[in-house]
Amino acid sequence: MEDQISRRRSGPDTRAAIQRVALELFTEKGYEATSLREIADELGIQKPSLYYHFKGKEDILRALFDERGDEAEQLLQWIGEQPQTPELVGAAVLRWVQSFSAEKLRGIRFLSANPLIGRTFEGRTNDRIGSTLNQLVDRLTGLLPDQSPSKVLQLRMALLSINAAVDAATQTTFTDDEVLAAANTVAIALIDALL
Amino acid sequence: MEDQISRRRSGPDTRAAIQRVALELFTEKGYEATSLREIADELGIQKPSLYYHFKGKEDILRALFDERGDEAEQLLQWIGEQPQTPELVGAAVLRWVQSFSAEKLRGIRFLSANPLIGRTFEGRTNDRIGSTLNQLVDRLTGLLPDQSPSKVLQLRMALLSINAAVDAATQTTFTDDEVLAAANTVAIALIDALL
DNA sequence: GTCTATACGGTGATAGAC
DNA sequence: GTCTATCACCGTATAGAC
Repeated sequence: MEDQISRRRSGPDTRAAIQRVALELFTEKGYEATSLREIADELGIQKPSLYYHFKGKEDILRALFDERGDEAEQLLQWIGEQPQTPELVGAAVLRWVQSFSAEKLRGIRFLSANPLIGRTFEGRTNDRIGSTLNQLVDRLTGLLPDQSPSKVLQLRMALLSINAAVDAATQTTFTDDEVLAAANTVAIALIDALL
Repeated sequence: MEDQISRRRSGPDTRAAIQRVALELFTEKGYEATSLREIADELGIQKPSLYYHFKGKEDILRALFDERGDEAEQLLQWIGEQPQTPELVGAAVLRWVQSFSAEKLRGIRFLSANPLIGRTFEGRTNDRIGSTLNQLVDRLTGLLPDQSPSKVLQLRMALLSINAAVDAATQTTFTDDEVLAAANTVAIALIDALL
């Protein structure tokens, strides 16, 4: 329960509110196209107030990335503990896809709207976005009976089926659950074709 | 064969050269993050010279869009001429996917790097990017035995398998042919799961 | 066609009062 | 913590000489 003391503007935790609004706008209009003034306006505060909570625009972005979970690391560890068979590929991909809840779709949508941000960011932050995906692919590739480029790329696509589903559903009225279900179905179909 | 008369700077057709460089940079760094100065520098000309060939930055973008082919319209027409059976769905999707050559992947990569550009542009130009895809989906949806949201979304994903393949292959060393082959394989797998 | 010079607005960012 | 005032800079865009 939150206390009821009078609060105007952004609320009890301004920092979290900034992140929330920033994620929204970055997803809607893109990181570059979103100005700090717009973020401040949306919160009903002045632009310089943002600088009390964050060092700058890029720092807001970094905070967004740092907030991210580390499902990929956990999955990597889990894979290591399993018997290393070709069947593990399908199991791991499904585990990955199903680790995304409706809540986590917001992160995917942000990344989908800003595909270049991750690359620019690489090295500067704990880059755990793309590089762990690559580790994941590498580990699973080793288990594939056929490791031809075509198959490896299909494996990547299977892992990215959530992203593909989100992309396919943009500007439509599909619900989050429908998106997740489609991603799951597609992942299964791709794994079947893979083995 | 091109003639050998001496040409400095941007070459015989500056307008085309500007478009070429712009497409490159927009794809690499994103439309918003690319400045006209960078485009001019790359061509070895001065920034205001661009304004002789284009009305402004957005006009360069528009020219890029207008250059695009109209495979979607052609496909729509072709669909109308065929017997309207469920099997037509798979045939149409494959036709669509296979209409993309290595050459056309550049356009896909640009759109992949700038996913929000199309939406912002909508209405202002001959928006033939996303809206014809929707028409395509609508037409094909009518042929599906099961028209549940999940199936419709899977149909969208099948049509977007080229985009998904391009996304999955970014920052890797896959060749264009491998990307196209993977898109084709994935499209087939998704159609199989669809019918 | 391409240049130099410049206008003008908006951006991220800082200083310092309250 | 949030504000007002202000900064330097860089963006797109224009005028006019060559």
